[in-house]
Amino acid sequence: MNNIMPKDRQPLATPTPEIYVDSVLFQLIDDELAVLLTQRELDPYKGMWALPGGINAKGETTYDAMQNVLKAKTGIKVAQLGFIEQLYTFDTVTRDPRGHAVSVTYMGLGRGLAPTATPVKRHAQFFPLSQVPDLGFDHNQIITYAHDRLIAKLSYTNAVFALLPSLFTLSQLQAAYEAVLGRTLDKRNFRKKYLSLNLITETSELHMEGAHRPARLYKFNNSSLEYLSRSFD
Amino acid sequence: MNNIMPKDRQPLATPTPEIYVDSVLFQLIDDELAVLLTQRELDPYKGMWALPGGINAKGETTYDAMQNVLKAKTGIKVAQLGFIEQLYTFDTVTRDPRGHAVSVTYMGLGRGLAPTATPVKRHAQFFPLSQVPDLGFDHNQIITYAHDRLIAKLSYTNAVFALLPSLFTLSQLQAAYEAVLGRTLDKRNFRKKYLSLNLITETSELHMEGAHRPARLYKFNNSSLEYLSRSFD
DNA sequence: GCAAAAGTGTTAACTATACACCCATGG
DNA sequence: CCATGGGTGTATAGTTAACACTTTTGC
Repeated sequence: MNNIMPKDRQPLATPTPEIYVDSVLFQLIDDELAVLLTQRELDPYKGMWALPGGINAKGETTYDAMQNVLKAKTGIKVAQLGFIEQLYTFDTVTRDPRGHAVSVTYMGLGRGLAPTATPVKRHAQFFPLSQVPDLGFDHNQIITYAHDRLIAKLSYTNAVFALLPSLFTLSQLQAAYEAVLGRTLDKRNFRKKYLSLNLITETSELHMEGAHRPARLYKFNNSSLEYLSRSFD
Repeated sequence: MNNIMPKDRQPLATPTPEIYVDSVLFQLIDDELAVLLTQRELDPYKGMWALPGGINAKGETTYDAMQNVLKAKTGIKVAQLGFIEQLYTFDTVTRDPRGHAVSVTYMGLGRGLAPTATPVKRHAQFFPLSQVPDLGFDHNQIITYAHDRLIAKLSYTNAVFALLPSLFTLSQLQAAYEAVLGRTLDKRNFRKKYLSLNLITETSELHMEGAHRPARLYKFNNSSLEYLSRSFD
């Protein structure tokens, strides 16, 4: 298999860097965007929190590896997520004390996700973005990158569906946008504009909760990624 | 170095896939978008055209590897380009007859690029998008992906600067947009809108050419990537 | 009846779109 | 003087942004 590769630069048995996968999973907790972290059991950065990640074995696609690693380290299955996509590939040559590796990262969205103890038995827990500690590797920067991508994605797709239950109120929808964007939006303008995009449909159901007027429940027309006719915010 | 990696999945000496880099370089040729291809000298796909690519040696970042491979296979230096960014990372496990590899791809823009014969001595040549042949691997799809990214990029950044000379006419600017988008634009609306973005400044120079009124020359305020205040087209 | 969140409309400013003719030059 | 590409304005429709009060419920 290696007979077609130029050997002049690296005559070693493993001439290319190791491949890892890391995932940035977001969900809303109390109207705040939260990210899934695991506590490292081994050096480097033993005991510190980091993004759930692991090695990409030969024969696995990066997507397969991401699924396997997430399941093993957090108990979360990709099928539980509303959305996941490849984010970026980071070089770790200068930052990773282990040596030369490349990290293919994924960004995913879900709701009601509960990481569990697993065979590999690492601690795994969602942290609100405002409470993310200093992480191993340059994972803080990767989270910032993922958050920026998410903000952009919400402006030109219906990706927000993946953060919400299948039936939701317009206030919940607006709160999801506000949590991701980190700023408040005008209620009347938000509703007018979002309804004009024809992404959601009113249902006959009401959401009764608390000592106030019940709210109309809506649903998304598509629960797969759709591009908006005009961009939002 | 490997002592911290779980060995249970792959006990081989090279447990992760090989890493390759491939580049999609665009420039304008006769007001048409063209992409740089090289002719393969080795199997697989010997003799076919493909994106310039090669192995990512351990110790090189993917960016370094991309620079080295481009220089070696086409004679083009990344410093000659106006813009380059990572595009996407493709799994090749199912499509690559060589076995399991992962390809980190880059997308770049330039002007006046002339690939040359090099020590590695592969044919390298720009093909107008309409004349790209069937390529090895799934490189046709990668070009389509890069083209889509470029269309998006032109709508929210000033990336078009990288396709133009430092002094250019509004007609050249419009032609660049039209070449990338694949459709014509209204001249008056294009000029009005582009000027309102405050990305370019009129110079005192005129472009005299042909039997017609000379054209005013403009320049970009920044020759690095800038995000637009409102999106274009 | 009161506290809490749901729901609703109008106006003004801005942006996008459609569209046709005159200008300056070289040959 | 003619062929060629450069350069310009207006009117309409659509979109965005700012802004405050009434409704329905549980307690």
